[in-house]
Amino acid sequence: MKEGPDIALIGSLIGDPARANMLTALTSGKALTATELAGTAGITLQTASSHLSKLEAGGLITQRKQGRHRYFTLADDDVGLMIEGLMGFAAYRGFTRHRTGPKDPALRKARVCYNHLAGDYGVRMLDSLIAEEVISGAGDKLQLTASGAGKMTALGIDLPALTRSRRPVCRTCLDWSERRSHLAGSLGQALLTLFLDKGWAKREPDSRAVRFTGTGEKEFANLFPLPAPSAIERRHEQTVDA
Amino acid sequence: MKEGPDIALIGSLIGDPARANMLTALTSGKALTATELAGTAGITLQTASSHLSKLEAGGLITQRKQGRHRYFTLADDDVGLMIEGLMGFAAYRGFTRHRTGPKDPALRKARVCYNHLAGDYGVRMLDSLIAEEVISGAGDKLQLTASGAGKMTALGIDLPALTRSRRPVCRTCLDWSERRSHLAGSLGQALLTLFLDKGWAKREPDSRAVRFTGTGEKEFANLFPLPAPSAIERRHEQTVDA
DNA sequence: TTAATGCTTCGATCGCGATCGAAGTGTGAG
DNA sequence: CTCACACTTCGATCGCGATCGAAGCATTAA
Repeated sequence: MKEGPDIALIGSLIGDPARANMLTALTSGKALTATELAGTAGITLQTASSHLSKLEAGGLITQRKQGRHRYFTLADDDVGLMIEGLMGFAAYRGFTRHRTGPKDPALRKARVCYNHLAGDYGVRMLDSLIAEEVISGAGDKLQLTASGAGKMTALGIDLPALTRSRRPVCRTCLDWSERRSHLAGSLGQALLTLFLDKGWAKREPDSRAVRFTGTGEKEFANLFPLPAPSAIERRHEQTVDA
Repeated sequence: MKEGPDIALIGSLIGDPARANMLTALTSGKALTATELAGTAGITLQTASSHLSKLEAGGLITQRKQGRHRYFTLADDDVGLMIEGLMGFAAYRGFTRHRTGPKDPALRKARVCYNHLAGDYGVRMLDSLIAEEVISGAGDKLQLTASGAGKMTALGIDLPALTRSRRPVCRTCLDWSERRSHLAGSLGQALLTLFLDKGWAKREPDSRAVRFTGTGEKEFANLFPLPAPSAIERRHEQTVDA
């Protein structure tokens, strides 16, 4: 009755629709102001402020003062991963609010998951990275290989900067639309930033969706080729059941 | 504001302390009656009944009538995995109710996670299975190898029966005490059952803790040897940060 | 300085849901 | 059949928290 961690606290924080909306909006990775969050949640500024202070007290978000604005973000990767995990569970159960709107296909194809790429493209990328032995790993332990480190550096990624931070470089994140893992961690973040910087992909405004340009599609397919058919078959087996 | 799955519904279900207590109790994998659950949650039978019907309507639990009792269990593996995930998040944040009681070390060493083995022993087992190439996998895709299938059958596990079901045979589950993956899925369940059947381990009453016997410790160490030192080093790197 | 914007705090309202007593239903025991 | 037990349903209470209006505080602009 009293052993173990307290789930109820976190559950109650997420349990309120207004707060859930705010958290979902923040999962886009953008820093949002209190006014913006109040808008997306459909509540007044006062109530939003109350909710935000509770979320902050619960350690789910942090605020950054900048001028007369206050920008709110998720506290760290873990919060994003947890929320994405809950969304996956909810989606699988069919708990969707406004059943699969028009933007949904775009979200399933490619979207931002806090700070890295998710959706079909995110899953395909991790599959390819593992098949090409850029990343090795079993279970949830992912690791950049020596040859992989070279490839990433060649792409223009500053690996020393990534390893200098205290955050893990490679990490798995469960994708709620694909129900498979994609790449999170500082490398996942760096890769998404790369795509955006090179102009291969652009973020849709006011959405988590990511739209790849024509050349972006080509470059992506070139950089992350699909695994061999045998691996695809195995993948299919895994996806069918579950 | 209205795209994506509804996490608030699930959050509110978990957000009530009484319900959270019930769910935590059910994570032990045991089927419990309404009266037992009311006891662990510290509420009367009437309120417990109300909570239980809500949890069932939310798809988190199912009931099975047997005589004049009604046995409640978690709906499926997914629910257990999600709750275990939340517990991991909460534990990492230091959200514990009655801070780390005496039973805690036992729980960290070996415990039941819905229907499979978790804790230090669970993580070590998966590490060993992968090192011994009984299971291959990258990311969250785990697969039994041909040689591994032989070993498991030799242990007395009825593999055809496992594959016949619609459930995945191998699956990862994030361990909240170790913050690493251990083995879930029907194979994970079968292995735990094996340990208990052979008398290598026993369940503590009214707890999730699993206590290994002397011979059980030996057999376990023999069956699941620790990976080579190099792998241990790598593991340490992964554990330190995160 | 004054005015405007962004946000927090205070105070009051109000509704939903958690809780329990009491009565009702169903099952097994004697 | 009668009684005991397990549980559900009904009904009423009651408190917490979500909500918003109004005022207060901070920062920037003019």
